[in-house]
Amino acid sequence: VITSKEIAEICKISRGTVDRALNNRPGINAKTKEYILKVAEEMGYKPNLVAQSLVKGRTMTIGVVVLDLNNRFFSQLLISIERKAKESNYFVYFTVANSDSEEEINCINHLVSRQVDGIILYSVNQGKDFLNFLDKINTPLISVCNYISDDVPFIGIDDQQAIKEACKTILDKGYTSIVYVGLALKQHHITALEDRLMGFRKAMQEMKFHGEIMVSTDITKETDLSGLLTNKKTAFLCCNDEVALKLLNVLNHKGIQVPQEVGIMGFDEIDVLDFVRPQLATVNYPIEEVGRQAVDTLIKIISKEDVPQKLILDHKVVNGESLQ
Amino acid sequence: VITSKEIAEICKISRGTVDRALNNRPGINAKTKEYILKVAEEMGYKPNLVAQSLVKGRTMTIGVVVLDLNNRFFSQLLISIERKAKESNYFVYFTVANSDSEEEINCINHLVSRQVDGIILYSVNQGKDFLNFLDKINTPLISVCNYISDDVPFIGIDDQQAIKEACKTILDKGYTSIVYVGLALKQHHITALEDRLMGFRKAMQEMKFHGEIMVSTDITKETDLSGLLTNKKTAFLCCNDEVALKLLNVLNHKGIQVPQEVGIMGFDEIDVLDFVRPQLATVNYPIEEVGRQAVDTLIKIISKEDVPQKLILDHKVVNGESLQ
DNA sequence: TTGAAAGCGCTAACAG
DNA sequence: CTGTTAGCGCTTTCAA
Repeated sequence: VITSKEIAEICKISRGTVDRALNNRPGINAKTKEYILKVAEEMGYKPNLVAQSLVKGRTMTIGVVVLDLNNRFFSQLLISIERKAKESNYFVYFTVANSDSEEEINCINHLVSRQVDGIILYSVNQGKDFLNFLDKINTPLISVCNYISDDVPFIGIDDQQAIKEACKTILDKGYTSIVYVGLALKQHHITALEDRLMGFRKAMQEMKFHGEIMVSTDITKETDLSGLLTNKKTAFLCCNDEVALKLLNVLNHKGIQVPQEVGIMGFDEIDVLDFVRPQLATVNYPIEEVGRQAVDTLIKIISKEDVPQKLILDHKVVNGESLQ
Repeated sequence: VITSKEIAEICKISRGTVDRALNNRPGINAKTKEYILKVAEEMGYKPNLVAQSLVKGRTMTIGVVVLDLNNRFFSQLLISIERKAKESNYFVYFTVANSDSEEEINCINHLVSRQVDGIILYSVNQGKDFLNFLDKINTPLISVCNYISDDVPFIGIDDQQAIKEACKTILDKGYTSIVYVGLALKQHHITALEDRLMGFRKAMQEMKFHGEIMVSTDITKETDLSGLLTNKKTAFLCCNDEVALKLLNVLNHKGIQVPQEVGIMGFDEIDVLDFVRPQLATVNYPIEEVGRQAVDTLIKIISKEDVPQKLILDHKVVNGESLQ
């Protein structure tokens, strides 16, 4: 471990000049530079990015806070963020809030203490206090997938519209009963999920159709699938793929055939659907692009460039064998 | 954004005393301390961890390098590492090497530049040059799942033994033909996968059985499933679940029934298997524990404590419907 | 119990 | 073209 100061001593030259050589800055004799670089190379010099961060006032680091990494959705998001960040010479600190609002605050505070240049947030917190808090941390921030407020830049899709289209797809297939399967966290609200539920309500209203709604914290514990009792042609519209897959397991367990007896539809199109049969009908969420755009936009905010407050990306209904 | 220096100015007191208050160190008057803390609280003081890192010579950060985050295996590993690290007050920098040996070197170098206190590595590189390199970076390091050398602490399982047991399970079920389905990276070797293949070879030898071996870079492009041509009762033993799931899709596509026509077995027991039918027979890899132990051990190394060079955790064959 | 000073490794501004 | 100096925010001696 050698420092630039030591290189200066070895070369019997000033630290300023060493810095000029090491960082390719002008105002240095070609030969001196060459010599310094040679010594640096030989000694295996690596710049200390911590010191550099301190003096430059930026760390070239982006912090990411996600709810929970068990849902494949977040892994995919993280992959995309990491890749794009690396392309832009940023590094990623990631933290998991475990769907807990206090832990989320801790995560954010810690990221701020670590002087990240910006934060990408998929948040469970909401409300005025939270907005105040976000304001005070004084760090560029962008919310993804989960809308917080008009004051916080957002990247995601139009969840309500997407659910409406999903409903239409289901009804177009001739289903005469439709059950929305929502997910509730114990204490918190996830705007995206609320929007999807709201979208369902609105869709039903607009289409003058009566839809059932079933919201639980864990679908696998929901033994009473009352929607099934009717002899109508029923489809379950799930708030996300994770829930849909769990429901599929429950139905499987009960010996209820999909799609022969009931239909099922998910949301997000997470990558593991590739391996699930019957192929799940779902709605494509442009996860990759959200990640890329989030990094891109965040970096623009960091550089004080103007960015749109809201970026709504395209979604797309995806057909699958789970609906017939 | 207020600094401890500014707090000192506001309180009209020296920086040393402020430090004592903020960090709960002895040698300070209770009232002075109370006052300083009150001011700090009011001003929303947050310590600058970058400065702290610089002066303390440690960042409380662990760097993680993984091959590829698309395989669910690595997500699970990462989740576990993040959780355990957080418990121990460490933060995680993660980087993806994209199964590329040069990129892996870059990732490691970058982590070192960022002064991580230690590195957890699932590496594609091997050999003397690489070991030399690892030696020179002068940073505590631990390898997980993928053995590098006796000089680098390792945490994982006994892949060879596990594969042997898998073979035994298959043969015990009366299969008369067994095809090992391996995965090859374009340019690199993954010790874990090599070990599994070697384990298969040895098992066949010991059991005096002739096993077929099929190694490809992408099983979905392998159209010639020659192992099927026999009229024996055939099972595919895959080097990991990812490959097994892809193979399952291929078989599905060809209209070949699992397990009625052929059997299939995976390796790792990644979490998405929950959603796959038929339930895949596999070998449980204690991913969570690997992550936890890796963090634990790494922190011990960082604190100059003695640790075992090799930690071999238990695996377990898991039955499933994909074998009959 | 408190203050003053030096320094972590690097950069930036200015002077020579 | 090169050297000097000051300073990023914090910790850690050593004196007072």
